[in-house]
Amino acid sequence: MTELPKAYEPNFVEEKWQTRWMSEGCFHADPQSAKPAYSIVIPPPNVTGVLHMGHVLNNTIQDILARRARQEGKEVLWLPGTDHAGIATQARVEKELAKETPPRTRYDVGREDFVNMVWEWKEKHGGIIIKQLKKLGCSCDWERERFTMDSVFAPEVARAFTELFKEGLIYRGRRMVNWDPVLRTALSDEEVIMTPSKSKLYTIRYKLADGSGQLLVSTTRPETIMADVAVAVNPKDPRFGHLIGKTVIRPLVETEIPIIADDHVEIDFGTGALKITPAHDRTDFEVGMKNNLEIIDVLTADGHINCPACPELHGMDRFAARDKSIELIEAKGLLEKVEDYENNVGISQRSDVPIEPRLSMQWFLKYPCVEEAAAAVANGDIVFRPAHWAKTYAHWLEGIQDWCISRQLWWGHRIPVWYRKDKATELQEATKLDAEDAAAGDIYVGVEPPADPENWVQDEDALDTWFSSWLWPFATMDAECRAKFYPTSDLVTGPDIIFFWVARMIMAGYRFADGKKPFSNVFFTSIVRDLLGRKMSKSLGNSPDPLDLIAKYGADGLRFGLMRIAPTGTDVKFDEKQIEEGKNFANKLYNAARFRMMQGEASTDPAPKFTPVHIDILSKLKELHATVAEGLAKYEFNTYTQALYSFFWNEYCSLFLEAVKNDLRDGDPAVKNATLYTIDTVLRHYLALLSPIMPHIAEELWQSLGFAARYEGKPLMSTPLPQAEALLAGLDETEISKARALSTALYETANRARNLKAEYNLATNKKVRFILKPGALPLTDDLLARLALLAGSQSATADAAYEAPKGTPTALTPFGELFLPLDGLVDVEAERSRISKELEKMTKEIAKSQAKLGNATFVDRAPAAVVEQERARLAEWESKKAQLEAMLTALS
RNA sequence: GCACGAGUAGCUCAGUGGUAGAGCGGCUGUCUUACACACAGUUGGUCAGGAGUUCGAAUCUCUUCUCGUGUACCA
Repeated sequence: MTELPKAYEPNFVEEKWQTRWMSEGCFHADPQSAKPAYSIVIPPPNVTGVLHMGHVLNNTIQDILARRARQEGKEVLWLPGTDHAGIATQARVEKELAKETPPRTRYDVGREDFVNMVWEWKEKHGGIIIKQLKKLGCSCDWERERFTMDSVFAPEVARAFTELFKEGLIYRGRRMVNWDPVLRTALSDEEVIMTPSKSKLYTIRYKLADGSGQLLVSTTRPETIMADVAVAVNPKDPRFGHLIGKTVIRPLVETEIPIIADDHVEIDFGTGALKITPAHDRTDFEVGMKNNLEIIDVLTADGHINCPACPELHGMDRFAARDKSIELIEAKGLLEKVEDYENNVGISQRSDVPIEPRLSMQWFLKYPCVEEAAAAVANGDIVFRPAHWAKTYAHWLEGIQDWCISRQLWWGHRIPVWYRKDKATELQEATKLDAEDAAAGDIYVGVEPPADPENWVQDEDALDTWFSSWLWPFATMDAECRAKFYPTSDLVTGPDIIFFWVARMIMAGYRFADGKKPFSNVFFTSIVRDLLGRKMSKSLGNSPDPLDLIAKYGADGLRFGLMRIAPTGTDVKFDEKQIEEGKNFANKLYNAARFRMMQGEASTDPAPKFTPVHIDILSKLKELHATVAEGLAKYEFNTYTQALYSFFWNEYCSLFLEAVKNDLRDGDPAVKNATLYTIDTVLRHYLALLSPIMPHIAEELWQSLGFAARYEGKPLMSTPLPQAEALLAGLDETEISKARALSTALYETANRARNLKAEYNLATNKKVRFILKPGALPLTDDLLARLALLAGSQSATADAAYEAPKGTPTALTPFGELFLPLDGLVDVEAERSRISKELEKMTKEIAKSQAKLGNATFVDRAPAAVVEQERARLAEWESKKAQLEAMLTALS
């Protein structure tokens, strides 16, 4: 037997198998296959992205599902790819431009050249994450890798736009949108994060034009006062009724503006008077429309003041202008007071700066198939796990607003709309454009550009990235593939994109893919946080690099460690210690296999001589099959992982292997054969069950233990799961439960024996002699020999007539009284006190149990089985108590 | 404000009506010929607080507190 290193080195092994699997086409999905289909589409990471812990969690789960499905005989498609991520990718290249000397912007480069530069960047640096997913061991069909802007996908996006436009669901209009002044683009509501912020509430005096007094008005945004067009009060407010219809003087760029009445104003809030600035506030805009007020815009697209009438502020940054405007007002003696104030400010998810409500021309979508999408989840046609996300989903759909789908970006799908050249300016300024205008022939909408391009001008805007992502489950598949693998089976993603992506995919599925839902199950993963409960982020520097973790602990170790702590339904706090445990577990597996390899050829004995411990572990293995199947069927990945861990480490290594080691050295060859057979069976089944979560080490050990030969030499990952039914097929239930009871008793007795040694400060490896005075359970030589081995003793013997010297350490075991003779070292007092202590505990338990059984209501109402269990427990304790009392008497 | 999660050992988490668990950590021993990335033993909990339902509650109900997430907003 060749000498193997003592510790498992994952890196070489993992790379070797990743290469082999791919070269043998193990991940490839065959749409022609007769097997039942199982499919997942990957949530496409940004093409600029690098692997983070969230990806690891998410993709490990998908890989477990995919690999298990293959073992269950399904034809599996796990479709990978990346997202063009409009803003992120464009920003990435703009950053490169800014670093040049002299620095350039995309405007310096021009649209066409800039877009080419982004493509170049994508080809060169994009898709790092794909390589990283491969290092994690993901079994995606890499031959089918897609990109949301590739030549197959792009026409699908334009087609979706065109259809929705023709249906009248897409329109262009001048509306209040969320404007990002740094990126200079509109954003959807979902891209704005409402954040509580500390700010100031300024109360300002607006003088009545007739000189009869003043009106106090509070605001957090004094820099927009120049855009005020009215002051509103509630019509029911008795304080101000007489003022309605009068005018006040606007404090900056002094002009008379009217005092109007509007229900929107809360009587109890602030001063009860509200300045109306339609250009810079959503609700003010509505009030303005209702009252037919002028709209004065005093901000530029990049958030600077645009108000030549107020030269002190003109051209200033919006935040600097805030302070300056207050200075100006104070100088005029119009500042009443300044208070600290906390309000919610909308922050751009992308650029992290406060957004501006801004009136601008944008494209909007009225969502299709909203009702079908809501119903599908409500009636269980699409199952959400954990189920409570269904409520969040339903709530969002109820209050759904039209989606602003245009972005003032260059990188992305350009809006497939062309304007007639001679009317282009006029058309682009129209307050509303929709299907009717297309019918009139003024605009052209289509997948292909118009036939006479020289007569047309294309819309400048690009589409929101999510407008392509929502087509992902079907636009990634060709017709053949779709016929076999659509609808997909499972979707695994984070709950943070439930609206951005999941909900929209469901609507798109019903609308565009023959009215079929895009997937049957959605599994929402936890969000990975650091130990302080904070989200992992680059700025906090609390996000470990998964590649470092793979280098340190192996991909298998990382996968296993993370899955072991990932709860279902809540966030997971990441602790590197857990990953180390994953590595330790891999090492344990490796060494257990190495131990087997040192034992020579497998057994060919047709009738191996099983002893109770053999039957016990095989029966537990059968149970493990069931636990694993159930855990995975319910998507309880931590149950699955935990079951694998405790079976192998505790049941197989710590108990079974330790109990059978001697069989392999000498003794009955038939028993040796039984042991080899059992070890091989356990390892063979176990590696198959483990393979989905720790594929590399499972495959490596499968090969080195020679199991592949049994299955036409195929890799483990392409081998069907061994059948649990074959285990212990020749034995009946009574024999099995008898063997299990004896084994449990054996292991418990061994524990007692080790306890005795430890209590007398005897080192684990100190050879001692145990004597058992047999009790109820039958003691065989086989069990005695195993007991001796487990307890680390020279011998364990049965002696019914044994007379222990007074003070000999003893313990009660399922097999009877166990003695540890310490020749010459007896201490009567120590023994008395030990036994008394145990007796005391027993008496307490008995009292508790008697009280319970003495309670008539308990006996009447509790289920019979529970009462019976309690009675049995009491009987056992009482018998133990009697024995302990006898032991105590013998000591005196 | 509303909705949804979570609060169990020093840490990370299991446990959904029937004697409070695991791993790690701590402490003691041990390099016992698969594994010191290990083995053996041991320590450690008013199950966030309170009330209720029940023969019986970590588990069900109500309530309070703390943390997280989503969502709506009044300047």
